[in-house]
Amino acid sequence: MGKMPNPRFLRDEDLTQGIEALFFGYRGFTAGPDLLLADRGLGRAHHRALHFIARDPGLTVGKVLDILDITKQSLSRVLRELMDQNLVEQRQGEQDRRQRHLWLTAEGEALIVSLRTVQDAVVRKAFANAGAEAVEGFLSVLEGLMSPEDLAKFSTMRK
Amino acid sequence: MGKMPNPRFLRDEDLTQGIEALFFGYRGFTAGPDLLLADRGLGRAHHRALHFIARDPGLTVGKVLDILDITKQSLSRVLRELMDQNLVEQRQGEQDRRQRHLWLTAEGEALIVSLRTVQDAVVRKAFANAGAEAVEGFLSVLEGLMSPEDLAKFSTMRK
DNA sequence: CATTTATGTCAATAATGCTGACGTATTTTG
DNA sequence: CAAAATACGTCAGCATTATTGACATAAATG
Repeated sequence: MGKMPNPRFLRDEDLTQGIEALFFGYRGFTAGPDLLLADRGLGRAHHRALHFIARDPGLTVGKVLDILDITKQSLSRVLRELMDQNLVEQRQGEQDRRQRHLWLTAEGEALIVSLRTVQDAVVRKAFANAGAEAVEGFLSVLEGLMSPEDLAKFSTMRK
Repeated sequence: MGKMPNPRFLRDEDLTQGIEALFFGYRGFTAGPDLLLADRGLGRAHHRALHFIARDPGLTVGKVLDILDITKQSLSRVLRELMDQNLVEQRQGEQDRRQRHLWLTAEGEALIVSLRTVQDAVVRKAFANAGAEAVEGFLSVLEGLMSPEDLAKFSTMRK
């Protein structure tokens, strides 16, 4: 298994290769869900909101704003569309009644499951073919690409 | 360095982690160039076109369409803006005079150099911190995420 | 000469984001 | 308790990037 690492490392070509791999890889990663979403007139922004609501049910609007790092006007439109389609619902906070907690409806759960099924298939295949060690490398490089703020968010989520 | 791979592999949490790492990592990867581009009223689409023209000077419009996989109407607008800003120029094909070959102007070269400087710094740091072996894993996972068509394009470019 | 290819363009539309301004309900603070 | 801060929503306008469909031109090909 003794993989021979690149003899000369961090050459311009290595960086170019990394940049292009990210471009093409990210495209492959989003292609499947995009098709499913388009059927309902939704896009990637809706997918992201659904993902984070599914992963941490009951999180507040402010929390989603922090994670997605978009303006509240943008998120507001996305949430309204999700609520209009009965995929997401809001509940007023009990402790702090200014807050709005977000939950998936049964329909929203069903949609995120089908999105995950499509996306998981792609990621699972890529992970399985590359192997556990490669996945470790994949993750550590991506962590290095993140802004400090996003790395903090990402790390916190794993707990 | 005998890294202990994950004992249970390909669990749902592993996939979730991969999905979120890509989301945050890709954002960190594009943030720097986006700022530079915004100064000139350009966006990520212009960056992508500049990148592939810089990497293979003289390539045709059709080739760029194939790589970026967008409609010619979209590319047409992007190229027009780049030409209006004197960053790219077209030359009619000598062999096949229907073709338009794309080249960076001196100004375009200067812009792509500064974009690369910003982006390379991020990628170089991530690669250096993660190590050569991690980079191999990073690339192999991304290749697994690509569609077969994109993987073919990606592989061809390395030759 | 008819067809295909490479490219460009016009018009309309959609998804995603932005800034600025304003409003309301609620909590916190001095 | 009054003032300030916070959490959220919304209206209006605009920009970027993408789409589809239709049509046009020049050049190569069979």
